[in-house]
Amino acid sequence: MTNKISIHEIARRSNVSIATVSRVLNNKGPVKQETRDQIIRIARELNYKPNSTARSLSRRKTDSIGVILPELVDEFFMNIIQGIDEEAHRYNRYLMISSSHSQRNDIETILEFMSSGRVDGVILMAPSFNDEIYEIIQKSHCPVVLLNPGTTRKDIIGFSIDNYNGAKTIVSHLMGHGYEKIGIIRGPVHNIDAQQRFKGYYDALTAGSLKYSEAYDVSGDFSLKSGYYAFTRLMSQSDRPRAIFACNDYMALGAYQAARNMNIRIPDDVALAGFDDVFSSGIVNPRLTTIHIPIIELSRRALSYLVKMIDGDIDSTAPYQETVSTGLVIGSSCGCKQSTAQY
Amino acid sequence: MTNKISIHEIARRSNVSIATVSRVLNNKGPVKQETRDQIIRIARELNYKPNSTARSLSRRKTDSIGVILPELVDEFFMNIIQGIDEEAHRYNRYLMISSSHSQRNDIETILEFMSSGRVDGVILMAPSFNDEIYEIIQKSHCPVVLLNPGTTRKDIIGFSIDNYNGAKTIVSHLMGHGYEKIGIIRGPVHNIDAQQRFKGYYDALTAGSLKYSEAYDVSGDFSLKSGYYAFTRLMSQSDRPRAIFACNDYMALGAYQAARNMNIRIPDDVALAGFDDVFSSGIVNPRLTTIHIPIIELSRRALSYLVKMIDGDIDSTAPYQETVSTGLVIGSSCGCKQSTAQY
DNA sequence: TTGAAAGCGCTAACAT
DNA sequence: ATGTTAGCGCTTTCAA
Repeated sequence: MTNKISIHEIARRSNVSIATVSRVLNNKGPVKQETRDQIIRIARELNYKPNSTARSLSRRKTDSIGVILPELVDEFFMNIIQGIDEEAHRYNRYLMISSSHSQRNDIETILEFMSSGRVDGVILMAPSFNDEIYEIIQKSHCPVVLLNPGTTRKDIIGFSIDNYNGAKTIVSHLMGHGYEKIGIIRGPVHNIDAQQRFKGYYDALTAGSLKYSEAYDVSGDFSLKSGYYAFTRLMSQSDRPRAIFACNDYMALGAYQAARNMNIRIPDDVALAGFDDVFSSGIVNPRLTTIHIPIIELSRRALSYLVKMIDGDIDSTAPYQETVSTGLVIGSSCGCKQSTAQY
Repeated sequence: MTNKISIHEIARRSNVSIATVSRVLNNKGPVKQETRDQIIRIARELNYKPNSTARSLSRRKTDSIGVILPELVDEFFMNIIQGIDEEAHRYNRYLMISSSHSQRNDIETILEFMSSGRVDGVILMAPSFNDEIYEIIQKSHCPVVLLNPGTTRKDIIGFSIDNYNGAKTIVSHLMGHGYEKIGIIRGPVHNIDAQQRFKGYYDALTAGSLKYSEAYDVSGDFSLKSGYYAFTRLMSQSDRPRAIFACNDYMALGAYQAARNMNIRIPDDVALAGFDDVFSSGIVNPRLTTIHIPIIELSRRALSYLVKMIDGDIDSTAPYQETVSTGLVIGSSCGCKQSTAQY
């Protein structure tokens, strides 16, 4: 990996000291134009590239940012990486990406990233943010930004999705169709996103003076399969719901399959809505009505904020929370004739 | 980012030299058990983490690997990252990921990664691998492994997909249904994957003594939309094909939408097959018959090979090519009753 | 405008 | 078994 030619070589050939070469290379401090030109020319001739490791050691800055994502691999992470990558590029930062292969390792990875000086800061997406992780972050004195932290703590720096209003919006939309029996397929019990979405559902119902019914409330775990079974359960009752809000798209897609199996038509027999706006939701027929999450935007903002923390433009110790709002994507699974989404 | 406490501090508190501390920390060279224990204890007490930058500089090894992916963001990259990440974790390497935001920057990124000493090696996925990139790699003296290089050069180190046989297999499968008029929706003209898939299609036809017909050969660009239009074009002829092989799943999915529009039933009116086995292909109805690419496996192997090059276990200068074979995923879009894929 | 020199924190000969 | 020392390649005071 080592570069054969170093700053010394450039200095030797230019008949100057390494200090001068360094000045030229970093555009820092005064250097006679003539000397500068010569150094630049020679460096170019020799195809000189500064060794970034040495540079990092000396400057105490790596220009890299650690990104820790949960184990689960899905469409989201792609978008997250995309958003972060775009912004990192803008700021000339490099990205060290690691998906935490297990909860245990999760914490180790954070520790390693933060305390080994391998990165200048960390973007952490920990679905199960807890006190232990909080402590680690506090102690590390390393800038950390949380992506959609599953916590209600206010003493953190985090960027989140407005699950509550998203859910409220989409359930209200279903209510707008006149449906009164609206069921829900929940997400994992301890998942904050899922909890917030449920709350949005609940509040939308009551705000519209509909009654919440336990019979229409079934659990899921965000997986396709769980959506399949949940739908089956919901629709096996004699008093079926007229519409269903699945707390994420994958479960809604599972519901499509169950519906096909049971010969239930969407939206004629039962309307369906999801959350996340994954690619497949635009593929299925009828198109799924769902909530779009501006995840790329969220990631961009998170990275941008982190960079400012690193550069000292923002106080790293001050808590900060930002929430991005979601958008309603109208398909025809809810009963709408006109879809706002186009293929 | 700097760690407050260094090896010197540990040495001071343990009343030994930094050399001894280093020995203990790296488990290298003889150290009295007693001394060792004490040093470890103190290091732990102080929560000491070695500075990896300094370590890299001294060892001339960063333990990080650069991963350069094309601009395009899709399901593939997720899987690639997943495969690479898993394997990197096994080898205790870190991943610097960068998607090349443009062709120009692509090359710059490669250069930067390879010659700045930021990484020990690079996994490069360059859809448009060309001589310029080849030259850069050669000159860099940095281990580079190509992921699915779009080239037929034999003087490279690359891991590829067996597009040819995959296409041949799936087209043969269509032929097994008795279809004789089999159309194709091609991929981008200059894309090697697409070219190889076309060749597989062509050879399957002729091997089965079917005639290739230009009327059944339409172009696409791997996008959903292009599949939509290509399908429409194919099926607007009076002498329609009885089956269509789309060179990737996205185009096949576009075909589904066009079919719905034209009131054409799949597979009753026309059978359909794709390539890639993306998530959505398992969602649509009928399930798409397609070719599964073991991309995670491919990525794992690529990374593993790269690590061995870096560690000197494999000659980095020797060309090496590996091809992973694909698998047929039977849905019902081809006319099969029984699907091999389960939801 | 330039150079000498002291680090940055660690590894690895070489000595003892 | 342990310590001394010379780097790794670069940045950055401080002098000149």
